Amino acid sequence: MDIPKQYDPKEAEQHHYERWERSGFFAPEINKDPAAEVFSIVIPPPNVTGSLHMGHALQHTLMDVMTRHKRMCGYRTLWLPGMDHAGISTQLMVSRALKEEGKSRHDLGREKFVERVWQWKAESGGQITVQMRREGASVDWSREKFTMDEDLSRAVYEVFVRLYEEGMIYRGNRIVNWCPHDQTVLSDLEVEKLPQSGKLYYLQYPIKNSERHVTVATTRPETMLGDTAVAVSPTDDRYRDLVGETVLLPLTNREIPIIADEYVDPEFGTGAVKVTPAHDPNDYEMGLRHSLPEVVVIDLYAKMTADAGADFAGLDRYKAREKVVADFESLGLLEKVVDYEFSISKCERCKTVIEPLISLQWFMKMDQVRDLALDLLAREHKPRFVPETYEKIYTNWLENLRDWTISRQLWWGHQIPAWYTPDGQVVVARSEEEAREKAGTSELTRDPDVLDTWFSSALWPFSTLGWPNETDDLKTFYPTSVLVTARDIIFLWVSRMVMSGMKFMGKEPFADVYVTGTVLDSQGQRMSKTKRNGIDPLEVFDKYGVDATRLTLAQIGSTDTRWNEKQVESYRNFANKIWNAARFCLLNSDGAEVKPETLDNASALQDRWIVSRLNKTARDLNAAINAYEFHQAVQLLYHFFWDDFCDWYIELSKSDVTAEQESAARTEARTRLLTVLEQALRLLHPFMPYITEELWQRLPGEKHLHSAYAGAEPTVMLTAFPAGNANLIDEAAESEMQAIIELISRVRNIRSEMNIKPSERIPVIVAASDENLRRVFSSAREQISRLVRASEISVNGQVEAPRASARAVLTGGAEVAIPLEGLIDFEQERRRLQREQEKLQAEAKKLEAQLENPNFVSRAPAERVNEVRARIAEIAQQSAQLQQTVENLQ
RNA sequence: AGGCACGUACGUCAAUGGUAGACGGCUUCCCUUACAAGGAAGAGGUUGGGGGUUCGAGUCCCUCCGUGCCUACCA
Repeated sequence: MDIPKQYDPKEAEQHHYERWERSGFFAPEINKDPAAEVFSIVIPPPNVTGSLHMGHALQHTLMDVMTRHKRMCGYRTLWLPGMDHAGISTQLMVSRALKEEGKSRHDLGREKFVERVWQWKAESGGQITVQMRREGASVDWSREKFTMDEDLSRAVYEVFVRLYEEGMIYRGNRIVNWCPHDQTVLSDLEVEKLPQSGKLYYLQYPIKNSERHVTVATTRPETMLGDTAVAVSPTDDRYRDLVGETVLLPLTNREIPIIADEYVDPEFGTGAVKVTPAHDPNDYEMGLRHSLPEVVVIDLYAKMTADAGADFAGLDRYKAREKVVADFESLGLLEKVVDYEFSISKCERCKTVIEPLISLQWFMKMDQVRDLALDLLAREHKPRFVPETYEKIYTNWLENLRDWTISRQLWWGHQIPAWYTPDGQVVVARSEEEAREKAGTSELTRDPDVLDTWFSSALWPFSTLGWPNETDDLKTFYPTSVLVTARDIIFLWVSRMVMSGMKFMGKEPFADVYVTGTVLDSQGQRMSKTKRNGIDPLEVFDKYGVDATRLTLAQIGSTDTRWNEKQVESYRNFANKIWNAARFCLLNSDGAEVKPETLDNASALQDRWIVSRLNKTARDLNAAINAYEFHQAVQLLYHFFWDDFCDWYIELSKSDVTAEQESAARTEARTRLLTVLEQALRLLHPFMPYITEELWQRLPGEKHLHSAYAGAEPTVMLTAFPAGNANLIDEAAESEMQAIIELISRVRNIRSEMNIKPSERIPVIVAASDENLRRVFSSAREQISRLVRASEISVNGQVEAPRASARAVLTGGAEVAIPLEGLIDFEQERRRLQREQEKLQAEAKKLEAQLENPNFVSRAPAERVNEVRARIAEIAQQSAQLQQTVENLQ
């Protein structure tokens, strides 16, 4: 058999995925057990324009670990993939391409443009689905969905119509966030606030029939052209007499009132605020309270309107600002200008400064669905957030929820199913046909707007399963088991899925929400396209392999972590270790094959021990994965495989396994080794799908699949995940092995400290007063001898060693001595033993102090107190032995 | 401005209130026939500072310092 010394991940990553997918292993139908429990996850649909980044890789790894684990446990599993049409980004991307041809979307017209977007999607959309295959994601591609698919669109319209009929969706004029670049309205969540250093301008407004003036402060002087009032605090004595007076608004011929409103903070600025209802959300609210007129002075393109006055009409908002300031200065009404830090709202996508504008839009009332979500949490504590701290954030946001602006002035997306009759009547329907019927006329104009992308994603957990039809999938897989996502879309997406799930399914969309951490760059900065500090997962895959990258990501779990390539490298080394361990097993496998039953009746200590370790690891691993403790899971696997299996089990079995002479004992040892390896590969599989499949395929023997997958093609991904059989956990074997490991370690320690060359063989004298311990050491004599490179080993009741020996005291009253005639430096040996003595005494001192505290003895659990007592006794005994040893040196 | 996290070895991170660990790095030795991407043995910590609760605190409470993130209408 020809197996290279180094593991080549690319080789293994090449063929397995294609076979897994082709053989239908990812689809729930592979499970033939009608009574199987169900496990389902819907993927957070990546943007159709997107490509894989570290955040995806992290989420996908965790989802895949859970899915593969549950599948191997016999669950009917579905991990449903899909993509989001991503309204604005996609439209922008295609518009940009058009621009290169010298065209705009308006040149094409709506219909042609949308066709063009579909064409783009067919040709170059969905890069990420190719990249997900590379990750090894075991999603069911046969159920892949896209938010603009016909069936998902049907769900969108159904929801819209139902909500409209219930009065939860309405159309109205309200102040909204407008992006002058993208020419669309944005929800509050699509706006980002950035700190900005700017200026605060103090403008003087003359008061009618008076010599006085009132000074207002503003960061946006150009909006003064649209002022319709000046507001002061009702509690502000400075302005009390001015309330009700009239201001002569400079640069315009308008007169506006001075009003009193609670909103005004007398402490800030001058205590007087200019009110521009058409261009500021707070002023808008104030305007409503005081029935102020709304004077629109800025248009959709952020240029001044005719109402701004002839001098300003057509000017860009920033030019207008300069001119207003200059005009005030020449009128002597500019009191002062000071530097000022404030935050500015920008479009999340194009970074253009948002213009708050009054505009006719569609909105969704959130009160009712918000209460459904809050009730679900209060009554059933669902969804359960992991880590649970996110529950507070989620609740807090829900409690402060406002109406959702759902219309967007785009062409790419679900066009709002509302039609207008010639006389301005609104008809909302599932289709144009239904609209005609309702309206009683065919002269209808459809609303040109589309819905916010998140409107369709909010339905994802049930729209993807066939809703509004009552499909089998919907019945089987809803509610889903867990949602895995990054924290930045808890509001945008998670909460909205809960609300719509409760509203339309009457059940929560998922039981748990697992919020992943953020992968930061080495400086602790968030990775972002604009900063260009992102690490491309595909490059990491190429360099270290997918499996090593997955282990790194899995252990990150929900912690924010700085990206550390060294960690990946160490897991690459781990993969290589697995490879070479398997290589050893296979190179010594003649005449043997995997036989699971050989693990149930092991008799030799090392066999009982590894079986015990295997089952304990499996037990703990299952618990860790089920509790979303991925870091713990990775640690368990790493140490079981490397420490227990490679460092000890292989080494202890080596002489049996590599015996030149064929024998029943050799075959048996080889069989056990292969069988333990096969079990270990199963444990590793959810985390490292490629290397485990590659090696598993090479193992000889008839390897059984989980009974739910009987008849399927052989693959490690459909074997039974080891459950961790309590009957095979053997504490006696573990503690006996521990004694052997301790003995070997102490001898090696002596060798190292005494600078004994590795090639030099030394006699080893072991003594134990305990008969069982003597038996344990004796029967492992050959293995111990090999691992410490001993020339001879004796095991007795008492130490009978020459004075010139290095010694160590072991647990359980055992001792080891190494005669070192001529090699030993007595002074050095005494110091070495003295150091050990000091360590023991320090520990004993601490423990004794505890016992001397009467409160500890009376209040701490008895079990704990006994542990301390036992440990003190153990130390006392070892210490006495050490003392004796030191004295013998004199 | 409020809210929420976080601060542990040189680095990245673990640790149901019960003797502070892992991996990498570092030091010494070894190409011992699975693996030098390896083996063996080590060094390295007043858990950001201070106070409190407790028999016992990295963990719970208060406070200060530092760092992130989220939310917010301060013109």
